[in-house]
Order: sequence, then structure tokens, then C-alpha cells
Amino acid sequence: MKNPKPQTEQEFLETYDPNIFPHPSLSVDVAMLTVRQRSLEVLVIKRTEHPFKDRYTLPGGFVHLDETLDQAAARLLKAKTGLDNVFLEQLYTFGRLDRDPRTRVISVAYYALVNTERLEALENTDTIRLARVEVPWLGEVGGKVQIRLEKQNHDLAFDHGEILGTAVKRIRGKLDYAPIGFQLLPERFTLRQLQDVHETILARGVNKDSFRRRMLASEQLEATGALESGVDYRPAEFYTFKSPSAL
Amino acid sequence: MKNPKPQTEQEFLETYDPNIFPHPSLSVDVAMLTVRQRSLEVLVIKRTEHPFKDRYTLPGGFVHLDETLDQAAARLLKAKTGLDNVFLEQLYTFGRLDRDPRTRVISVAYYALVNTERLEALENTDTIRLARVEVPWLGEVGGKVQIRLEKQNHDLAFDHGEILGTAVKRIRGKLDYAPIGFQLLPERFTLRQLQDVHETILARGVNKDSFRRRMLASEQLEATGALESGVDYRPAEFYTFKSPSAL
DNA sequence: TTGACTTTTAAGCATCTTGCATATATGCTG
DNA sequence: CAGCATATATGCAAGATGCTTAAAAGTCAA
Repeated sequence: MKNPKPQTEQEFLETYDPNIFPHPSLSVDVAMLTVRQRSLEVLVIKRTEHPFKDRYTLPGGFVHLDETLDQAAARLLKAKTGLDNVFLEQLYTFGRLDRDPRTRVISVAYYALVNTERLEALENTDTIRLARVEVPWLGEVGGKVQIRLEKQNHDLAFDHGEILGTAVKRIRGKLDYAPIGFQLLPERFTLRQLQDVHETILARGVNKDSFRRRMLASEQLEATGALESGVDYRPAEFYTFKSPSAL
Repeated sequence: MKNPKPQTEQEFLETYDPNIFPHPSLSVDVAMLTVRQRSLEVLVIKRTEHPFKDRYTLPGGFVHLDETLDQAAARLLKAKTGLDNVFLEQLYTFGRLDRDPRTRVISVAYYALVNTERLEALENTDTIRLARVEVPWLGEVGGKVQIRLEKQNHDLAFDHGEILGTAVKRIRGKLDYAPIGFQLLPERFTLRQLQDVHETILARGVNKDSFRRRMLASEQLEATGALESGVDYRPAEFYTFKSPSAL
């Protein structure tokens, strides 16, 4: 190409001192997912103010100047659920112009995975609760998803349906090669429980034998020797997840 | 149930003050990658001011209030290279507190893939140029990478080495299941050229037969019937990429 | 013209993975 | 103790993968 065009005055000033010009607000939203009785659920919060009054959203908030994005996500999640040390990973950054009708807000979305047992203490009130995730597509297609409450489907406020859909797509893709299923199970679990988690996330059955073989061959599982009890059939063995630090 | 003083959505929007909190600045950085003679290269720009004076960076700039993130990335890339209609995808958002010593800047990073032929017109000056990417790890491990210029390795300014490393990790991972190799080749290409691109990105050889079989079986390639010429051995057939819209 | 040379393309085969079928093991229940 | 449901193990066919061999098609040199 020719030499770079000379910068406009605005471009120059923006580069020189970014604080002169207004910039978008920056928030963090978290899709906190869990698997409970073969259903994929997400933590949602009811809005009490306009816009989208009485509609549900993902927990979120603005990024402070003295915290990283990861810290902001962890802080918000702890504020809403009391939970600490949650598996939390950056998902995607959403920047549509009209995603918030009040002002320009760009949101860095995160997804979190939590074992249901840790959420038992969470009070399921009207304002904060777990809702079933309704995914209208198969595989890793993507697109907006809804939540199900009181036997009805609902759209989330803002573009949060889009964010949640992106989270579902991401974890479906990661399930194959990353040890994320363990995040949704208690410390000790059976292979059947692990398979249930995979099938719930993928919204389809998986071949049992090949699933077991792949998991056992992956060297990520440790047999405990202990067996489950209380089932009226042959009890399965409990496994634990080998933490990567132990490898 | 209504509040004692009901607030309409309109009223709320009018009274909302977007500037009650100070926000971080928001920028976009683009790792524009290309493959040339079996080497992975990235577009870098030399800084003329402090901080990091005379060091190289990825092209970037601030997000305007009236554009989406994708638009900002495309605008910046066009401003630096003159190129339009480039494959451009969001990569990750970087938010370390000290990533820019001047002020708090959060950067939404993108990566772009361009066929080298489209970059031939680009003048390789001292301030804007293509540099070889030096990746010190194999596979999809990740971490900072360097660039190579004048037979020496250099760190990029800011956290751009980290951004570039994330881009390399991402495309290595995507190569298996997404048709991104085509973005780095001209319209018509031979299977050997496609394999070269893959091997360059992965920094390792791949099995020729299995690569050919997988590509041909993927239904993404269309044989043109035309053969390459000017080689002193059996000429290979040219293929084109079947655009997903044609499927 | 012809044979040497190099690379593409094709075909054959052993090995590994995956999905499916079959068989055995184990604990609970009536 | 037989019946039942599920866990666990084994065998096998189909497909994918890596490697070997071979034929095809162009250039080059004698």
C-alpha cells in the first residue's frame, strides 16, 4: 500500500491522551452454569428497574479501575452467590451499539461452572434463582437461547440470551478436549454421573462404552476403590479428577 | 406490582447518567497474520513516542462510541494496511492493570488472516512491516511469543507478545475443525500449498496422505481441473474453497 | 527420443479408535 | 435364592490413520 495516511486530528489526540474523549462503559457479565438432574441451569437475577423491569438477566456489573477483568467477574459472582474459588473463564466480549438502551456499554462475558451441591445453600428467591437453559439448536451452531421458569420460556434482558447461547456453544465445544465436566460434579463421582453431565450439556446421548474407554484412557481419572451405595443394582466405583498440578 | 412512584422506561432513560463512574479506556488491537514461504508473519508497527519508543506493536486504537468492536477492528486494519474484507475474528480481551503504563486501558484483541498476495502492495517501511513470529512452544501450550527482525528476536511493546501468543494458540486449535487455512491462500491452490500452510502454523510436519484424504473428504474443496505449471515435476491440480454459502 | 528425476496421485495394508453386541459381575429386592 | 438393573469386560465390524508401494505426468539432460 501507499504510506499510511496522515492521522486525523481526532485520531492523533485519541492516541495521545485517551482520557480527553468519552469512552464506552465497560461491564462484566457472568453466565454461571450448573447441571442438576440432567438439566442445564443458569443463575439469573430479576431486574427491579427500567429498562427491562421484571425481566431476568445474568449477574453483572461495571469493571472498577483497580481490578482486572477476571477479578471483576469473581467479585460479582461472589457478591451474588457468596461463592468463592469458582471455575471462571472469559467467554467473549459483546459490543453491539444498542445492547443497552441507556448508554454505550461493552460487556466482557464470562462463564462459570459450579457443582450443584455448592449451590444448595443458595436461596432460590424471586429475584435470584436458577433457571433451566432452553437451547433451540443442536451441536455447536450457536445463537440466542432462552430460560424456562414456571413452565414457560422467557427471553433474557439485553443481549444476555446471546451471551448465554455463546456460553453453551463454548462448553459444548470444550467438552471434548478440556476437563470441564469435573467442575460440575462433586469431588467423587461415578462414570455414569460424568456421562450424564456430558449428555446434558450436549443435549444428546453419547455411546456409553466409548465414553468410558476414552475417559479411562485420558489419564485424568483416579479410581478411589470406593463404591457408591444405596442403589438397588450393582454399585459403581467412585473416581476423582486428577488435578493437572499432580501430573 | 407497581412502585408508589412509578417510573416509566422513558423517564428512567432521561435521568440516567452514564458518567457517574470513571471507566477504563477501551481499545482494539489486531494481530494480522499471514504465511509467506513457510514462515508465519505478523504485521507490526514501530512506535514513535514513549512509552516503548522505537519498539514494535500490533496495530490498534480506541473504540469509538458509534461503532461496534468488529467495526473498530476492521476500521483500524483498513487504516493501517488499506485492506478491506479481511477475515477478522475476536480473540480475547486483555485487562491487566499495568498493561499500559499511561492509564488503564482494556483491549479487545482480534486476529486477522490474509493471503500474502494481498499484502504484496504493502510497503515494508521501517514503521510498518511484516515480522516473522517466533513461537517458543509446541502445540497449543500458549504464552508470550516474539518477533524476528534483522536476525534478532524482539519483544513486542505492552502485552502484545501475549496477545500474539494467544492468536497463535487459537489458530493452531482452530485449524483442525475450521476452514481457516484457505484465508491464507490465493483463490486457487494446490493441496501441497494448503499442507504447507498447516505445517507452518502448527510448526510441525503432518502426514501427507492422511492430510490429503481428510481435506478431500471434508467436502470443502472443489477441484478445478486446472493444473499448476512451471514446476519441473508432475503438476498438481488446483482446488478452490467451497464457500459455506454454496453448501 | 529417451531415460533419469521429482512430485502428484492412487491403492494396499497394518494399527488404532469407535460403535455395537454379547457376556459376566454385583448388589438389592421380594 | 431367583429375579432384576446396572456396572464392567470382551469381542468384533466399520472407519480413520500412518506407512509402504506403485503408477502417472511433467521437466531436464544426454
